[in-house]
Amino acid sequence: MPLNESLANGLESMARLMDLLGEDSFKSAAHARAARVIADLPGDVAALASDRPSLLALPGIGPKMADKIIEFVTTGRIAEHEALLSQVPPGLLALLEVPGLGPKTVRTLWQQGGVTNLTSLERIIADGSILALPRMGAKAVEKIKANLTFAKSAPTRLWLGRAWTLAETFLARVRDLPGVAQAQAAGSLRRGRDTVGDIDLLVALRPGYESSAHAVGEAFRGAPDVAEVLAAGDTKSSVRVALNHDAGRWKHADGAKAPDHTVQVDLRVVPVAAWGAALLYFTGSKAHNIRLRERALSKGLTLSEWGLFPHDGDATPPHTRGITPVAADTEAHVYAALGLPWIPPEAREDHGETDMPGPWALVDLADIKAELHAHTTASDGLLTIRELAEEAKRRGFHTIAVTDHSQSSSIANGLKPDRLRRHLDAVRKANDEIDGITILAGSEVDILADGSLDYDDELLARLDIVVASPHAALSQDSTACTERLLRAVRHPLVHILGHPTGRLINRRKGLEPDMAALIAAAKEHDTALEINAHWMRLDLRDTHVRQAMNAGCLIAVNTDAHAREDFDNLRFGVMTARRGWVTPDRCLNTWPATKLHAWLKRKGR
DNA sequence: GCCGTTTTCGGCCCGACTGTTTTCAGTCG
Repeated sequence: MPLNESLANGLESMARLMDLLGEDSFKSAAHARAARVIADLPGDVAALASDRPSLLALPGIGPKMADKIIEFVTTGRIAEHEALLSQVPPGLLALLEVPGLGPKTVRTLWQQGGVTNLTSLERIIADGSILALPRMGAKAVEKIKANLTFAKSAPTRLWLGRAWTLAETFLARVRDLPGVAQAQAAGSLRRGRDTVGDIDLLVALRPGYESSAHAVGEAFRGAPDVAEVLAAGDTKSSVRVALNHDAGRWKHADGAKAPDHTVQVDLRVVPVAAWGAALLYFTGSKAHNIRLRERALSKGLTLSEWGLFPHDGDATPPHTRGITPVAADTEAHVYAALGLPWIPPEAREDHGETDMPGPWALVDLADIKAELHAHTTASDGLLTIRELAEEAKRRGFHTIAVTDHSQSSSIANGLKPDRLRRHLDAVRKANDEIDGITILAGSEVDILADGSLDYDDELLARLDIVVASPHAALSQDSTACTERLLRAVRHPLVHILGHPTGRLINRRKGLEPDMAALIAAAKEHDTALEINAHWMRLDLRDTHVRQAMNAGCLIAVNTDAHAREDFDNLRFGVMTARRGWVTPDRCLNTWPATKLHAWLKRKGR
């Protein structure tokens, strides 16, 4: 496990243990916040820990937290963490994963009911002794029982691409109903996180159509594949959906049947006058919302999902007292009233975005005019060269790169040198015959385990574009894979490092190279780093993209298209780019044809 | 435990919902 991750887990565990022990909740929250900061850190915490002031410059990291971080980096442990662990039964933390069980309840179960793990919880439910505990009635116990079984089943988060499709089917059912002014996904789906825990949908009703809320809720709950209705109010509905497992292209890759997904979908219905405040609130992140609310208070205002209101000290919520909001109808108005530019959803993670002056100009889906990584029937794609080019043209691209697999990828029908030579001729011929788009002759060349490339330099030099990617030996240790990828990044004929870690989300971890070293080399050798847009990959991941942007690297957002519909995945790659604050000038795929082609020619020549 | 362009001490986001209670504690997002 990478250092950042294990440290973040440790701090998070400390926070949970403090909750269970009933310690100061603000102290616990401070540890939880520090855990999040470390987990999202673009870069290695070990490098920061060697310089205490840079650690203290991080938000939420003060002198005491800095000492704990330094202790962990230098000794691999935090003494205080171990002291906390010794006071709590080891099985108790698992109880916090059960929906509906929070720290207070678990503490009561432990100290007054003798519960130390999931098994002993089940025992006191079975023998009825749980009912003697405070605030434990029949209904509460039924709820715990139901959630226990749910908590034990698959807790994996859903892929962004699958969540997107599911959200669209729900939105389509309600979008055109009478009175619906807006219908949109919020939450981590809108923020473009690589996986989502649940799906949040938001609908706004026009004035006079308040009674439509009922019909909206019914249409929502009547969607296909709804396995269970959890809540059925007029302003809030909640369902669980059973999804068949579908891993796209990797469907049968490991032969094993992966568990089906159960995902919760929540719908909220709000008046259109509060659309902006509600969308802002339900999009999150929670940390971003807290930041905005603190900012509101400092300006004598108070922010909720109902709007931004004057803060008059009255404990009754302002929207229930007929107070007119300062801003509520659009997100932009709320941000403006807080003295901020509109912040793109993908950047709302409390990673310093509220300190940016704006306006924000991140790369946008509409900016993408070139696809630099695509496969044809020559290797494992489904489209011919001509079909691929026509599809790219139809999507408004000025350039498409044909980059079929190289010889070592035999499972993907990789091309031996002689086949590649003939393929290059075919691509060049198609380029001459088809107007309105440039078809580049390239290859997705395997980076072999030792870092050498799968074709010799003489052949590589004949290509218009070289995307070098790791496909095999993906469980190499960190030192070996860093050397391996560095060799590829430094190679003068490589333009783009394709899906740098080879991870498959929810499926395999992939390589864990020294990202800082890789990024520095990419910058030095003018090699672009790919964000592979397939929702199974999203590789580079968001935090590494941000790190690469900070270092001044070039980014390529590629679909790795094998079929026509794969071009639709571009939005997920772009969202990942935006999460890394990528601007169009640093993204190859947005460049005008002349600039892009000149850059490709310049390399290695 | 962190933090400060009114504060280096005394704060620390907001509201809905649920189930337990007779006025509210706990959880969730």
